[in-house]
Amino acid sequence: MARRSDHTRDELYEMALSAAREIAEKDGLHGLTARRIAEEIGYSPGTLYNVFNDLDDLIVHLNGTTLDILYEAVAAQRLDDEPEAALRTLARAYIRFTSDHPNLWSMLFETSVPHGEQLPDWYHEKVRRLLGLAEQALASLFPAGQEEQRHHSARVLWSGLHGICSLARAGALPKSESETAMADSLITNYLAGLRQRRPGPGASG
Amino acid sequence: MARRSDHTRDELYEMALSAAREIAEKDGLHGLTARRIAEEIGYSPGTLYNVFNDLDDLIVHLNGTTLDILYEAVAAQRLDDEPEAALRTLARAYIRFTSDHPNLWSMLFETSVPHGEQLPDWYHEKVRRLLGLAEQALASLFPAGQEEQRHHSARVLWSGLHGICSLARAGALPKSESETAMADSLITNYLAGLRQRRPGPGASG
DNA sequence: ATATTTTTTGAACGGCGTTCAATTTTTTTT
DNA sequence: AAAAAAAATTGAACGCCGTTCAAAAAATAT
Repeated sequence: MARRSDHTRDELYEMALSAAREIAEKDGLHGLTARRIAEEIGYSPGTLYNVFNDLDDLIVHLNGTTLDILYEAVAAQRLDDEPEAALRTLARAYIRFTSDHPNLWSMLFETSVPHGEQLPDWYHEKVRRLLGLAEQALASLFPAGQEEQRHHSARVLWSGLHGICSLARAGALPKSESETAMADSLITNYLAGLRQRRPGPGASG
Repeated sequence: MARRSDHTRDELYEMALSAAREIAEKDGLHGLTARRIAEEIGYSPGTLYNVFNDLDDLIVHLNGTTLDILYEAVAAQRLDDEPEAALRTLARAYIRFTSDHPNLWSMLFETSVPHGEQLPDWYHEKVRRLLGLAEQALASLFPAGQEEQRHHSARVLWSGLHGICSLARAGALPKSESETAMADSLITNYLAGLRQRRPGPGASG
């Protein structure tokens, strides 16, 4: 048994992640096993270990592609110049993604980061890129020189949105409460607080 | 082999959860196995299935006790009458808990709720009780008759706090950003927005 | 052609959740 | 006291799992 050269290493990588994505979309992290991925792509389980360190490594890479398509979905929105409207649009796109791909989105956070270990740099970069969208939307609220405060506010808003979706998906919130309404409330009131503290140039100027 | 009557069913329940908690605190969800719990309490794995439906059921009960001690930790705080100060105190106690018991806290959200299934009523009640603390802290900001808006705001703030801690623990945020600072920002600005929309009676009146 | 390198395999290891017939103890009935 | 019924506990067994690795085979280099 051996080198079939049916596929290059890169092709194997793509095939494995693609199969893993299909399985995960359908059956969640629970159904995602090395044996099943291998069977799906017509290779033996051992072959996966030539391409990935282990299953956790594969999942991190899969999560990376999830961050990519999440970014595409959110970045595709036409944004108003006014921060509050722009952030609401971003939040809606984000919420729609969590609803369209619940299992992929959950997997982003279900992986328990081993104590002391780190996610790879390219992963953090993908997260930063997402945060960048919120930072852009906030731009007109912060004068030049306050980039750090702007990034901080973007992180707070993004974390809050994440928490809303996380608790909603975990069933820890009453169904009556829609994620969209909660996100709108978060954005409206947080931004009102920001404007009050720092009247700034405003969106209309 | 059989009825040893060394322990009642209730004692077995307590022993199993206690052992499970120790294992989970040390090694997280990953290290929590039925066989290990059984060994720890000196019974065979099968015995656990007389007390719990399955391991997921055991984990839900363990999470229930985690919600209890989380509630105790947060409810023990002496709260200022002023909502912002009170909420900051609550948030600090919550953050301290996530830091003191990272594995127990993570387990509250790592369990993927099976599609269509529900968490038991007593579980939701424990969540409601926690939310009630935030609702109390918000009391002076909402006149009588606006209970629904108050509950809504409490849920938004609590979700936001959860998101901050969740992303921080997942390593998805730069370490420079402290959870406490983000929570303070969330609370300050969100409350400023609330006060602005609804000047209300205020805390000093 | 021969030797070397690389890729792939599949069996094997130890562990997992869960089930269940068999067994033993307790309880109830006679 | 004896027999019957009920309850609880076991441990082996099933079918999974992630992962490893010597062996084998194909590709490449000599």
